[in-house]
Amino acid sequence: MIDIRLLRDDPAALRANCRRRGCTVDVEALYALDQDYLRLVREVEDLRAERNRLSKLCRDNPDARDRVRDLKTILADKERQQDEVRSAVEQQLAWLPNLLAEDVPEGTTDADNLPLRFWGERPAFDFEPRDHQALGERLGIIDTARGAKVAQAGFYYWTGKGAELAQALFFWAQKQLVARGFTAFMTPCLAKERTLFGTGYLPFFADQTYRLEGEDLALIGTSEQTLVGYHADETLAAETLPLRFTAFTPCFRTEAGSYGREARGIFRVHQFHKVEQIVFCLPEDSPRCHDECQGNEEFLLQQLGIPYRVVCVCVGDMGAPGYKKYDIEAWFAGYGGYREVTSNTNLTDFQARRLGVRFRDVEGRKGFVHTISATAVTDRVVCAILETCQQQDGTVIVPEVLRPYAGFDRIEPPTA
RNA sequence: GGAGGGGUGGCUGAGUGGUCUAAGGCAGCGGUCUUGAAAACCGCCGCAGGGGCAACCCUGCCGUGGGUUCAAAUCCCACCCCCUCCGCCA
Repeated sequence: MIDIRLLRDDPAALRANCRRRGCTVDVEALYALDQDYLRLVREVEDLRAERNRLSKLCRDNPDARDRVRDLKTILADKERQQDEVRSAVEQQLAWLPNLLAEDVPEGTTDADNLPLRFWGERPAFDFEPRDHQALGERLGIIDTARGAKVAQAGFYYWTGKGAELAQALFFWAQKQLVARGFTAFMTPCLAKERTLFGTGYLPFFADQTYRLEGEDLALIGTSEQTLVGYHADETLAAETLPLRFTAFTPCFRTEAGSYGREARGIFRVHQFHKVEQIVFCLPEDSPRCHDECQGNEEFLLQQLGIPYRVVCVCVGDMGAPGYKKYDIEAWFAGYGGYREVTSNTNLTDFQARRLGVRFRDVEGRKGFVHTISATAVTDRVVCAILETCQQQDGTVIVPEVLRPYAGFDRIEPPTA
């Protein structure tokens, strides 16, 4: 949520931001509506003040009682108007995107994202590398057919050493984050609408959400929702910031409208698994914390030996809540290109304002915290490991750092 | 799922229709005293919104939402949450 004072003080700047981000809210009309609202607030409050004043005389003054009774009718009407206008303003306000960092590149799709740096040597194979789907089938560790049988197309199983490798990766990654000051969480995997709204997933990504019929609950699309929501309606002591949280959860997305896109393999699915990084910090610290999370993401991939590039996500490819976003695209040898494996967003106070996450320091300074939401690793990283670490004979060598967690150093095709 | 009890400021806890402008206590902040600290004493001590250059003024908030009333923390209804016991259960 944008600070409504921005609308009141500088609607032109707000309109420019909306135009740049492709937001269709009519800022001029919203400004006028908000002015109506402010006028109604003053009228209602004046009427209430009058009512309260008269009310004190009522005990021994029957005339005052009659006058207050009349006032009530007028007041009720004004209050109704005020409610209507307020909810109309709020509804449109909820659709306004966050401001943008100055260095966010222009552009409309992921093709316009700005590459910032490359890391690692792409593996040089003297054979035709397989993609993760081919490897997964050959090694018997990814089962999409049974995922579709049991659940639906877009669900899958990790089996055998695939499941063990995935679990090793997630456990290892979380250990690395804990060593870097993060607190580990296991969170609910369902959340109520307010939490999804507060984290900016509603209304913007409503069609991505699995809702439970008859309940105010939906499957989480990411633990960002439950981790940021954790401190909703709380005031955090500035000296405890930044708070660094990590969780490992499944993530559920309907992927409505993306059928057929990236359909091969398990790159785009209805359920995946993610170790997340969340930071709550003071406003002035969010660029630094954003970079810190970026450093963590890159550290993990470097330890795994996966080549990647970092891109600064362009205006058109960034969600409305984001202020600035980096993606990491890992090299997928079998696919033959860079593909997104993590993303890291500075949301500034967009979520904190919606959820009421405030800070207060010892001097009495108050405000909304900033939040950073960053991936650590997901199943996609397991896929990148498969494609990067494959051998000519179809086996996959487990990255060294995962071996103590996996308990084996290679995955081989079944012999039988 | 059944029965009962309860939700009041950072915490504790009084308050059953009208100076509630929410008592008292604890914690916190400032001060007096002290070499320093403690104790004692004095004062301050919620959040949000609106108006004003400002001092300040107004409005709302006692789990949430409705209702009754000139007037609700207090009465009525619904819902949410917590606790205790019983049942079921990974």
